[in-house]
Amino acid sequence: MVTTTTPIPPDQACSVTPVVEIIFSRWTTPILWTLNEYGRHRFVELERRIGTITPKVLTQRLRQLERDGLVVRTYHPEVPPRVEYEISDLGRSLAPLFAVLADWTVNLDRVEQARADFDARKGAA
Amino acid sequence: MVTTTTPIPPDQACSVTPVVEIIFSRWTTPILWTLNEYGRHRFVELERRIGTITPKVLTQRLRQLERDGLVVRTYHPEVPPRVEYEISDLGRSLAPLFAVLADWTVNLDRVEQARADFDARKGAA
DNA sequence: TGCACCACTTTCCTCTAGGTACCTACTAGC
DNA sequence: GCTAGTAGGTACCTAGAGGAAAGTGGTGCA
Repeated sequence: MVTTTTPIPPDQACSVTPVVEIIFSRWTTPILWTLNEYGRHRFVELERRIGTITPKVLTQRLRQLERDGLVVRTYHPEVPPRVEYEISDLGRSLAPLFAVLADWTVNLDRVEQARADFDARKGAA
Repeated sequence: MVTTTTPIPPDQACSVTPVVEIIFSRWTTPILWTLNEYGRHRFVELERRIGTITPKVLTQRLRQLERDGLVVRTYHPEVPPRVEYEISDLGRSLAPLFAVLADWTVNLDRVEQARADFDARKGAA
């Protein structure tokens, strides 16, 4: 319970939000996870592995992650051109986070169950 | 490096994506974090604490989290009506995850630095 | 001659999440 | 009679993210 007298900082209600925006914005999770789990990838390799991502969005997200220092881009001026993406040291520091997330997947069944129960209650009512 | 012969499951490229979608979709993080950190809240208390969220979206997200079994809603048929939201046992199991996220906030400086470096390189080029 | 390859870029278009604003029922208080 | 407070619901609208498809440039290969 919150007392109304508590001064609440307006835009800093949740201290972890900035981290979440960097790491868990759309498409960044599978990219980071893939690079962390399977190492260096070329552009088309990432594209094929993630499957449904379009090259435009993949480029956008890789630039963003490179700018944030989570991914390292290496350009080889060959013909045809070759570019390799790998996770940075900073990106590697996310490993414990991914580990905790992976652990939590055991609870997905409980989420499924909760959804079924909720829908059944609403359907009955 | 990935060999092209490796069979890649098309939509299951990243095993943690389902978890991320449940927990880190837009607005759900501050809601879960607040309820986990500060306990039970009424609707307006959440609204005021999070600050910029609109009642419509807050309702949507609370319903979704209730359906997923992460939040428990208690309705008191008084006048005026009173509704309380608190985190469920399942939601409480996210605590280690939030702890790791909070730890990682120390790296936000490095992200800032990386962005500054990146922008400086691009500006020079 | 023309297609394929790679790593994008550009243009156009769609779709939907989220914002704005207003509405509900009920009562207490002025 | 009018307002405020509570917990939302509903209709409408817009901005922006993201998808689809085609282009680019230099070379190797048929």
